[in-house]
Amino acid sequence: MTAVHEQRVLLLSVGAGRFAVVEITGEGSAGERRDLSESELIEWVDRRERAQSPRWVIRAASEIYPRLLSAGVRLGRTHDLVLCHAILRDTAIVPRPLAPSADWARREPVVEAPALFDAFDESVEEHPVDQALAQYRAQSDVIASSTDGRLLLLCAAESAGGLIAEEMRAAGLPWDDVEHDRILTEMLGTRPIGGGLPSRMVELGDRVREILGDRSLHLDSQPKMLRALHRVGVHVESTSKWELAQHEHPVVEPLLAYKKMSRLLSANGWAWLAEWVHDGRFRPVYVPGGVVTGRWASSGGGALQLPRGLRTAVRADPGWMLIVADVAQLEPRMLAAMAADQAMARAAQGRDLYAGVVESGAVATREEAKYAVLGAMYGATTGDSGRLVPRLRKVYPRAMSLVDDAARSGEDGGVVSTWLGRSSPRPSVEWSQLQSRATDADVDQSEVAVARRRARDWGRFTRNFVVQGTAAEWSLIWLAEIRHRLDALPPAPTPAAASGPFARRAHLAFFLHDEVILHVPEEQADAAAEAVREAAAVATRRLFGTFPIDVPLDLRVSRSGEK
DNA sequence: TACTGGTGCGCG
DNA sequence: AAAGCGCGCACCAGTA
Repeated sequence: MTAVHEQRVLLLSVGAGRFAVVEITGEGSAGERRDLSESELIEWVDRRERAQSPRWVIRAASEIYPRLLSAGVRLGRTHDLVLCHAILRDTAIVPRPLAPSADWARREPVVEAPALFDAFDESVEEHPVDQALAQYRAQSDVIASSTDGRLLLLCAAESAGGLIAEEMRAAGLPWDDVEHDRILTEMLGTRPIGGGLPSRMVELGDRVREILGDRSLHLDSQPKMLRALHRVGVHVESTSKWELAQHEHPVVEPLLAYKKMSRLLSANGWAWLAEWVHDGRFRPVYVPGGVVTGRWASSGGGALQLPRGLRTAVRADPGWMLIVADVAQLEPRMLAAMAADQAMARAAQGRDLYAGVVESGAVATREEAKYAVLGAMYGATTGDSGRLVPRLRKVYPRAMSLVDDAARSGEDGGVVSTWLGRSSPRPSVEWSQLQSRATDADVDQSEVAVARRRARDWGRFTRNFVVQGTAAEWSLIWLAEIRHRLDALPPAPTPAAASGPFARRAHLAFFLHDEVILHVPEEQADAAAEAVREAAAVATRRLFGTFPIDVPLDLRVSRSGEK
């Protein structure tokens, strides 16, 4: 699997606007080295990328790639030392994982950059190159020690994700701010001129205050709202919509409507639009590997929480189209394949896994199937969901054993791993102490109960970790394969308005766990859609070989981003 | 005034 | 008031 002939080049910022590019020899030591200014670097990297497409060994895509992209230069393949450090340090699938190093841990975004450090740049100039090569060698050794190639695939996919995150930010998600404004006005009423709430919210708020008999009630204060509700006989323990909806009282409907509006205004209102959408593009900050399971996180812009109702504001540029694709029930499909559970894989054939579960006779309705499957993966023990899980244990014993074993490992303080070898964090010292105290002879029964509860909490986490993490791996490979295929398409006849380095290229524009949005020239819509389908098939094959698991896509080609 | 924890809700 | 995982963000209230 290892491409021994693959050319590798270290690309490193060495401070003070200087960069080093160093050929990496077969043994992983330094070959020829060039020291370049930023403009020289951009030209050199571009030429080398086009000529040989080496694997670039970089510290972190987030640190170096944005400036290359803004100059129109792309990197094909990388080994991202920071992203891979996290994987290889924590992996439990090899006997000797990577030694942890603070130098290669993810840097917290520095709010204020201390000017102090610039002064040291010159004196340490030689060290970054040597240290980076040493770190790369150490990582390569760990990767090679996973003889089935899992860590090689995982690190390649993770590194590709690092590139894609920056590329999607550079390209942005095409966003129609006029349509967004229209939706806001329709839902919330007229936008206030000099601050304050939009008209419909003012009206609704007044109605709520009137019904509650408190003209000065502050609706955003949970304690005050709770007291006001109690005064009129609505005896809720919280102000959550779920609980409020249980009550029949004239205040419920306008209050729930107000809360919904309030949420839209504060999360994705006009302020959000002004801050996050520029030149017709929404550019969120993606954080690849930001979740322990390997899922991406985001920071700023709430990229992973875009309400469905706002999707109509996603709009392709003239002459371009959007491809919106997602996987239905990715996680249980991953579970069936990981466990090689033929019965569950049969249920997963076709578009609707839950319908397949009903057909298997495990449960009676699709709704029950959904609750049962989610409960199995999340560790439900009570309620409707918990009641249904044992039925799945009968019909899909292999799949259920996999998640049950993962839960037991976690409860015992152990570590679990995804299909490709990303491992769960060790429980905290406090957790371990709590567990060991619970076995003492003279321990208080309440303390035992707390320890048991915390053990089960951690078990639910490790239970879900293997499934959520493997799904994240599938998605990562899917993304990387989509990118690879889109790069083979010819330049666009009509440029996209504000997509920067991607103005003439079909590109990924959005990613959300198991969903992608592509922005593509309309002439290439069919080819791009096919690329998305092929990439999904390849991702499934890469992970599970010939095991017959369906991973069907819901895919539509349109001008807007609705599903 | 700046922080932290709690609440609530959007997404998968 | 969700049950049952993983997130980010806004807002409030209490505290330093």
